[in-house]
Amino acid sequence: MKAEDHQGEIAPPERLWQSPTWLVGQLSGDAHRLIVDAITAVARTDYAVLAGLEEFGPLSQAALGRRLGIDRSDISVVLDRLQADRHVTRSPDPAHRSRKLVQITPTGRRRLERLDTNVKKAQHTLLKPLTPDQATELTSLLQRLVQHHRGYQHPPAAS
Amino acid sequence: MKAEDHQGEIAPPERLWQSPTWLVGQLSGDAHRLIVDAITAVARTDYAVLAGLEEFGPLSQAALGRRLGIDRSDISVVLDRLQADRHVTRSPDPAHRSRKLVQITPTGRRRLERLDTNVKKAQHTLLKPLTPDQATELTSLLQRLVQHHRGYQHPPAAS
DNA sequence: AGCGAAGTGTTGGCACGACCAACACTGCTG
DNA sequence: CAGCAGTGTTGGTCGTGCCAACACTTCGCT
Repeated sequence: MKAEDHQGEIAPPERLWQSPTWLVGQLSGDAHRLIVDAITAVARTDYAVLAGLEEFGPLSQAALGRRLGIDRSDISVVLDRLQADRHVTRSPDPAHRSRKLVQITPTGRRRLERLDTNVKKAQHTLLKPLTPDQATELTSLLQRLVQHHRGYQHPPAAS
Repeated sequence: MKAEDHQGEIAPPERLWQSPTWLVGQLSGDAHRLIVDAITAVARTDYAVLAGLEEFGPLSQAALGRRLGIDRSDISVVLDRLQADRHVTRSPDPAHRSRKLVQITPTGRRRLERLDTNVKKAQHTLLKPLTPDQATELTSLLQRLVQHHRGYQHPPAAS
């Protein structure tokens, strides 16, 4: 193990190192690890759904999925679990009888807040090597790209 | 579909919108789509491996995997395909008889160069909404984070 | 009024990527 | 020599994203 280990062994090829697509993929993996490690993998999805329900009022499942970038089918099964745990209520929309209005419960809110603190910690860990200015710069750049590629309309006023 | 569609329907919850972990995950998905769409999904992995082999000389599979952030087991099957297509040669290391030296072939180089142009296009598409300065700023920030979280040593002198 | 197109929720499936575990083998080091 | 670590391989699991189909509802149009 000597011949390979001591020289500059750990470094990716330049082609990838200069590729934003690769860099963002790698970093996404690290971020995923941090989150899963701070809360569980299932809680990761739950967090997004609960966050959506808390900030938008009662909402149809499809609309919720669109705003979170999650497929209708996947939303469905997540809500099954969330509803079983009393974090969410699913009631038929009286106006549109084919839709179901999803709503967060007080229990769900408590869970969301509990997850919040751990998620915040993960964010901080991820951005640790950056200065505060660089961190906000990075998130702002990411927001611009995400907004463009996912066709978001009025970006919720960034910090 | 009217009641929900025309107002500010498309926008993620603030909690996620302010989360670098979430943003980077979303963008990683977009980047992945762009690449898979420019070359195939298998070619995406091939590209990383071929890029590594082109820039580092002949190399053991494990070392290659380490530098690319890919598991030994996954490297193994990728090389099976690459070798079958004559893009790569696997020869036993004469010094370390338990290792196999992997080497890119001229055919592999040609494939790498062909992929290169399409990958470049994908990068450009991903960063289209940014100015050149912002683009280099973003990649530099991403590099710093990736370098930190994956423990790379001497970051190959960024642009 | 009725017909077709489109939206909704659900189930089931596929593909891909990131892991992990075990195995046989080689190499190093006490 | 014995034990431990590195190597390549096989095979498996899990999470995530995506698509297809289905039954049902709603909208738009003539």
